[in-house]
Amino acid sequence: MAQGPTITTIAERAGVSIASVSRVLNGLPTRQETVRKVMAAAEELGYVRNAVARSLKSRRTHQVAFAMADVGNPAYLAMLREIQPVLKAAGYRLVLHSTGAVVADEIDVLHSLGERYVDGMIMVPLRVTEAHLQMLGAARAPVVVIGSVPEGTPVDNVRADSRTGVRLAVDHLHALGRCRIALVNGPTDTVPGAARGAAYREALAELGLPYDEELVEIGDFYRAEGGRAVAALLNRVSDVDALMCANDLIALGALDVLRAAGKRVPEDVAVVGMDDTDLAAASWPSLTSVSLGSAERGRVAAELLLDRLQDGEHEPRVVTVPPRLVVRASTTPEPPAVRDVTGAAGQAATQSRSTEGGGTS
Amino acid sequence: MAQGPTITTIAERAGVSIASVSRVLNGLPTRQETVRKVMAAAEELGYVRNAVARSLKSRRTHQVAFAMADVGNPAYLAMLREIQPVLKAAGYRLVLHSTGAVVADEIDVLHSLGERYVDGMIMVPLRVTEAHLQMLGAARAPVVVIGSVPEGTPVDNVRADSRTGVRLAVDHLHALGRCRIALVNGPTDTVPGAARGAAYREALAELGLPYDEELVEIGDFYRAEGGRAVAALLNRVSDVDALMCANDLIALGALDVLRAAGKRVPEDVAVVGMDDTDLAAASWPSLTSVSLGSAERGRVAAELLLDRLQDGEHEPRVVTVPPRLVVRASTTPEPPAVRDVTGAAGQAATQSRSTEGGGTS
DNA sequence: CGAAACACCGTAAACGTTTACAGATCCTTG
DNA sequence: CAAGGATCTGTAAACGTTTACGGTGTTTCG
Repeated sequence: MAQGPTITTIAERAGVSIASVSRVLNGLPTRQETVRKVMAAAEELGYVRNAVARSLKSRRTHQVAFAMADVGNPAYLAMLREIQPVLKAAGYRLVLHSTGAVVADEIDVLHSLGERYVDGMIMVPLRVTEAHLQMLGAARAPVVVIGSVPEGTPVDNVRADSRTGVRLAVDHLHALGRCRIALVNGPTDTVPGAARGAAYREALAELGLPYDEELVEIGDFYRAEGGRAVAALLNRVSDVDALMCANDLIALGALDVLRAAGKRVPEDVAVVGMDDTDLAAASWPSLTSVSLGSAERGRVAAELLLDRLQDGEHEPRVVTVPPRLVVRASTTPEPPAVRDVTGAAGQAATQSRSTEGGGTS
Repeated sequence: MAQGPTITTIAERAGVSIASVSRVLNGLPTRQETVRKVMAAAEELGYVRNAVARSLKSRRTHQVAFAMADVGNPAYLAMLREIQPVLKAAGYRLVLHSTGAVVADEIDVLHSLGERYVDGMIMVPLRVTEAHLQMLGAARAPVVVIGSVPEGTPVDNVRADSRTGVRLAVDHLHALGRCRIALVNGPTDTVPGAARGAAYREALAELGLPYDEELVEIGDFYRAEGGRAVAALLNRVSDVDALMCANDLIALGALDVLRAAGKRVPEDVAVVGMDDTDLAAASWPSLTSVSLGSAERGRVAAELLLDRLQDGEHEPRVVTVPPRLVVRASTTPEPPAVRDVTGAAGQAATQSRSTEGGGTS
């Protein structure tokens, strides 16, 4: 790996100055003869621009960071899959930060913006602390936050609407004649947990159903925990006829336990998940799930950031992405898509459209 | 976003030269008094090192690229999830390239190595063409390839062993008494498709089973396609008692169709998938699947690259990661893990251990 | 007390670009 | 043919660091 050629090398070989080389490479007006010489030299030497030197001078790295807790989380993955092509099309590289569940790491990442190795950042905070807001205020580069941030925070903001999402699900269950609708939630000190708990209460109230503490069980956002929570719930109350689960993994755990307990889904108990991940379509019975529009939030965030990188100084924007209820077999015995195999398969394929290539050998 | 402070700003404020500032910031021996002044000034100004300038001078970007066709593919995702923490721990950032199914894009990415915005790269090529080999030979930075590359190619190489993987599965099915074992494959002009087709043939031969063309169906690596292929297969031959599917999505499609046809799984037909993705544990019945060790291949690749970045000039290494058969309900009626709900849930949670947080609100 | 040894620090060059400015070359025109 | 303008090109500075080198001031020792 010998020292690669630089514009100086080219300049010498072409017998011109480095300024001319630079001009040719950037397509600035130059005499044909010079262009030819420079191009020839560059070609022969296999010259490639040094991105680092470029960035230093131009103060643009053409890199954007995406920071979230864990790429393995289907919701974040869905965002990533939309963000990536949008950025790529605009000529930006994507730097990935998987911060883990540690809030301090998120702050670190925000701080590292000062190193100027990226032009901007899209972040999905686990929770929004005072420290976050402070760093966001002082950020050295534009940040777009996915997840709600208080009014007045000087960043673009893309929000989900889990309130409406939960209402859609509860309304759906109620319309199917269910009245003992339980909530299986994750920890209420997380942003999604809190939002979903509150939304559940509101949705019941709007329908005139009583809020029964017995019907709320709190576990964690995992399958095993979800299962345990549901088991506890079933032990306590016997007449549950629907489960609103705070995410798809919890719902899968619920299916496990219901099956073991001999309850039929959806005849005895209807189940709704949340996030509409690939798992929802894969499970059996397939899972009715509330999509909070992760993919779309990702796309919107990327677009907001690009806008900001281009023009810079407009007011912070807030976009809320509406939720969508995807009805499958776990709430209605014969969802249209499941009767026709082709249709069902077609739908599933669309959902995981680019889950392609069978791995590698 | 005012112009941030530089070492020059600090130097002025602390009343020393930029050389001293640099020395202090890099922990080189300096008088206590100077250290104090510089640190104080840096603190007050909220100074953060400029990574670009650093990289230019030091010729190290502390960035590594990971390039594959699509992050949405569970196999690649599994790699990514292992690569990320390894690199992070070593102080490297991760630049993600999702090239899509276009081979030319992979070549582009290799070419862009010359821009020197990363110190090295991990790549999972869709297929390995002449152009790939040529670029790999001339690469301006170390590359680790996941997927087989011919002997003599000057890069570190991490391989799966789908041959052994298929054999594990076929042996398992045969041991369960199945003799009409069909193969549902993806396109045979892809690397994995070809390897799996050949491996299937070999495995049958080793067991003394006849190779029956009727039992091989070729579709694509998607769920819908898998379903269609299996439907065609069932139409043609009636006595199939086991399906070896070339990936998990195909296997899910198979489950759809078998259910619709009124066949019981595994009593009438046993089904095996490949890649052991999250979907395998989520489906019902849960899917026996051959893990080709994507996660481990990712980890190994990252480690090989780090080694190479540190010492540089040793011989290219080749590591082959062994496959593993994960037995679940789709081949044996009562797999141990499924009878005990807690156990089943626990296992699933382990598989998707950090599929956490319920999304965001 | 002078010189040698040492510790610390500042000057300046370098990394590979882009670009303002001024100088050189060419063409046009009176 | 001289002058003027229009083009093109080269010199040099800048981006924000790191680091080799030499200079200063202090200490130590003969």
